[in-house]
Amino acid sequence: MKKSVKIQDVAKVAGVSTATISRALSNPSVVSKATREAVLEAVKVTGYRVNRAARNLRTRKSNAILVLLPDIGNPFFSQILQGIQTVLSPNGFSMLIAETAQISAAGEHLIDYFNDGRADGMIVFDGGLDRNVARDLIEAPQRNQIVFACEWIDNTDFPSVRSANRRGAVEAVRHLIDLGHKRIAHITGPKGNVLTDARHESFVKTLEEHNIPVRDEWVLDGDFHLNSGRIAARKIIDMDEKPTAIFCASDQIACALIAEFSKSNINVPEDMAVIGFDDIELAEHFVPALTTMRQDRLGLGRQAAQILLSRMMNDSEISNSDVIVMDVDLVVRDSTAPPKN
Amino acid sequence: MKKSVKIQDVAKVAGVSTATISRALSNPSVVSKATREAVLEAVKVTGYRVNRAARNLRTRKSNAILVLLPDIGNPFFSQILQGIQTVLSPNGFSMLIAETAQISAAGEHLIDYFNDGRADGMIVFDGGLDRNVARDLIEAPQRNQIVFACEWIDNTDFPSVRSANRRGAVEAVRHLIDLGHKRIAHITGPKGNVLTDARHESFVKTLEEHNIPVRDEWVLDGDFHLNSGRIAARKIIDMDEKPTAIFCASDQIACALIAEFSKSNINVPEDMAVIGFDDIELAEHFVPALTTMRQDRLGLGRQAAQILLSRMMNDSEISNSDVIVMDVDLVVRDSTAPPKN
DNA sequence: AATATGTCTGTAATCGATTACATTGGTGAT
DNA sequence: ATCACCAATGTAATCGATTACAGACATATT
Repeated sequence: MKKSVKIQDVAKVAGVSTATISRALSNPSVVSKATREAVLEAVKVTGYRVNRAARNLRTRKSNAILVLLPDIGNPFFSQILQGIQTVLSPNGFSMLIAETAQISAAGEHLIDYFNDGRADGMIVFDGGLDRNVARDLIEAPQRNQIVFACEWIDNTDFPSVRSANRRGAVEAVRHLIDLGHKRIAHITGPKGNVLTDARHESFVKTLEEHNIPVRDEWVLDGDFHLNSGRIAARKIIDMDEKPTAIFCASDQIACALIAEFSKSNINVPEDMAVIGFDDIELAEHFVPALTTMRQDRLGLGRQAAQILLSRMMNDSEISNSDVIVMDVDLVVRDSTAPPKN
Repeated sequence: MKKSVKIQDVAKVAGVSTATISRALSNPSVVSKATREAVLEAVKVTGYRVNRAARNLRTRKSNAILVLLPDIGNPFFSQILQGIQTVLSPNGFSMLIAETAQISAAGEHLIDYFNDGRADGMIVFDGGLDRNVARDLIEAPQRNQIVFACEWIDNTDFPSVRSANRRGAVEAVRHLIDLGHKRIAHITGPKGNVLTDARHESFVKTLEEHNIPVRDEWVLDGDFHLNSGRIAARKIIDMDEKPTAIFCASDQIACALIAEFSKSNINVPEDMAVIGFDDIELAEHFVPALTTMRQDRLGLGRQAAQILLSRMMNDSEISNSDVIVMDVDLVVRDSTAPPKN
C-alpha cells in the first residue's frame, strides 16, 4: 500500500527544493538543463503526480470547463461534446457536464461553479436561461470565460458559436420553392427558443419574398423532438387542404413526421416533400434518406472550445464580442421532390 | 468588485470561529440551534460559498465522478449520461466525462484521475481497456470506487451494471424463429467486444437449439455503427443465397441495413425481417418502425451511479461483487414478419 | 578591483477549508 | 461542595502545491 507521493518526496530524491520541482514541471525554462533532467528523472522514479486540489487552491484555477446543456439526453449534443473534448483534453482541461434543470433542482446556481472554483470557464448551450441566472453571468467577474454555443441570449455580448440558422432556413425553404412547391408548411422548434425564431422568421421571409402566402394553419408547433413530429403529422393528415412540402426545424421532427405519414400511406417524397435541419447521423440512413441542412456539430464544439480557451489565455485583450457563424450546407437526398400535379 | 468571501468573513459576521462555521454547514447536528441559525444567516448575508479546492485538499475528496466512454460522439450514451446525472447531481457530485482514447492521447493514464484527486469514483463504459490500464485499476487502492456499465472486463470482480445481453439475443433470435424463419443472419458488433461475443454466442446457441444450421457467411462483422450496417447490407445484397431474417447487434446497424436494402428494392419486412438491439429513440420512428430489444438506458445509468455511490458511502462493507443485469424487452414493431414463401 | 547584471535555487508564506485537540461552562450525582 | 461528564465552541495544525522574495554565484562592465 504505497501512499501517495508528494512534491516533498520528489525534492528529496532529486536533491533540490520543492520550489525547483514545481518550477521544473510547470515552467521548465527557468531551471537549468541539469536540474530539469534530474527532476524529470526523480518524477519518473517516484511516480509523482501533482495533487490537483492543492494546485487549484493555490493558483485559484480548476482547469475544468463546465458544459451546460439544456438536455443531456438529447443525442444532438453528443458529437458536439466530442468536438469540445478534442480541444479541451490536449490543453489539460477537464470537461464537466451539467444540465440546466438539474442545477436549480439541486438548489445550486450556475454562477456557483465559478464562485466555488469548480470551473474556470463555461460553454453554455442553453439560450433560454432564467433571467436572473443570465444576469448573474453578465455581472460575474468571470464573464470573459463564458462562451455560448448553438443558442445564445439576445442583447448580451457573450461570444458565441452558432450555425447560420437564418441562411440555412432560407436555403431550405428555397430548395422547396425551387422544386416547384407553393404550399409549404413549417414545424417549429420550442416556443421562445432563439433557433426556433430564427428559422421561423426566415421561413416566413422567404415565402414572402417569393410571393407565396404564409398560412398560419401550416405553421405547427414542435419542440425539436421526435414526438412533436408525430403530433404535427397527425394534424396535417387531418387537414382538408394539405401542404405539399414541409420544412422541419429539426431532423428528429422530420423523421417522426415521415414515419407517421407512412402509416397513413402518405409517401415521402411523392406525396409530400420533407426537409429537416441538423443532418443527424441517421438522416443519411433514413428511409427515404433525409434531405436536410447540415450543421457541423463536431466543428461547432471545437470552435466553441477554442474560442473559450483563447479568451481565457489572454483575458486582458478582451476582443470585441466574437460571434462565429458556422456554415450550413444543403444536403439533398431522397425526401424532397417536385410536387405531383 | 466584491472579492470572494471566505469562511473567515462569515465567522466574523456570525461572531463565532471558523470551526463552528464549518461544522454548522457540514455537520449541523453538533452545533446548537442558536448558532446554527446565526451561521445560516451570516452565510446568507455574505453570500458565502465554500471553496471546493480548499475543501478537496483538506478532505482528500473531489466529489466528482469520472464517466469514461469509449466514444463520446455515440448518441447511444446520451440517455445513459442523463440517468447518471439524475443520481449524481442531487448527491452533490459533479460529472466529469472523458474518452478512453483522449486520455492516452494526452499522455495521461486513467488511474491519474484518482492519483491527482480529480475524481473519487469512476463509471467505466469501456470493456476493451488496455491490459495495463485494467491492471492499474485492479491494483488501485480505489478499486472499490469503480463500477463498470454496459460493458465489463471478464475475470475481474468490479461491480457492473449491464443489460441481459444473452437473454436478449436469445429472445431476438427466437422471435425470428417463431415467425418461421430458418435462414437467419447476424451482423455482429466490433471484434473483441464483450457485448459482441455475448450476443453472437447466444445467436449461435439459439439456432443450434432449434436445429437450424449456422452458416458462417451469414455472420457478418459490424461495429455497432451505421456504416457497418450499410456495408453488411451490400454484402447480403450480393449473395446468391440470401437469408430471410437478420439479427443486428445494434439498432444503428439495423437502420442503415434497412436503408441500404430499400435502395435495392429489398423491402423490410416483406423480403427480409430485421431485428435490432437497443431501442434507440428513433427506432420507433423509423420506416418501418424497428422491431428491437429494448435496453433501459436511463435506468442503466441510474443504477450504475447508485451502486457507485452506495459503495463509496460504506467502503468498509465491501459487498461481494454486484453484477446487476437489467431486463431487456422485445419490442415488436414493423420490421419483422414471417418469411414470404 | 569594484560594481552591475543575470541566472539559478532555496526559504517560507500562502491559498481556504477541515478537524484533532483543548477549553469552557453547565448539569446532575454524590 | 466536589467531581464527572457532556455539549458547544475555539485554537491551531494540516492538506500539498505555488511563488514572492531573498540569497548565492558567475559573468560582464567600468
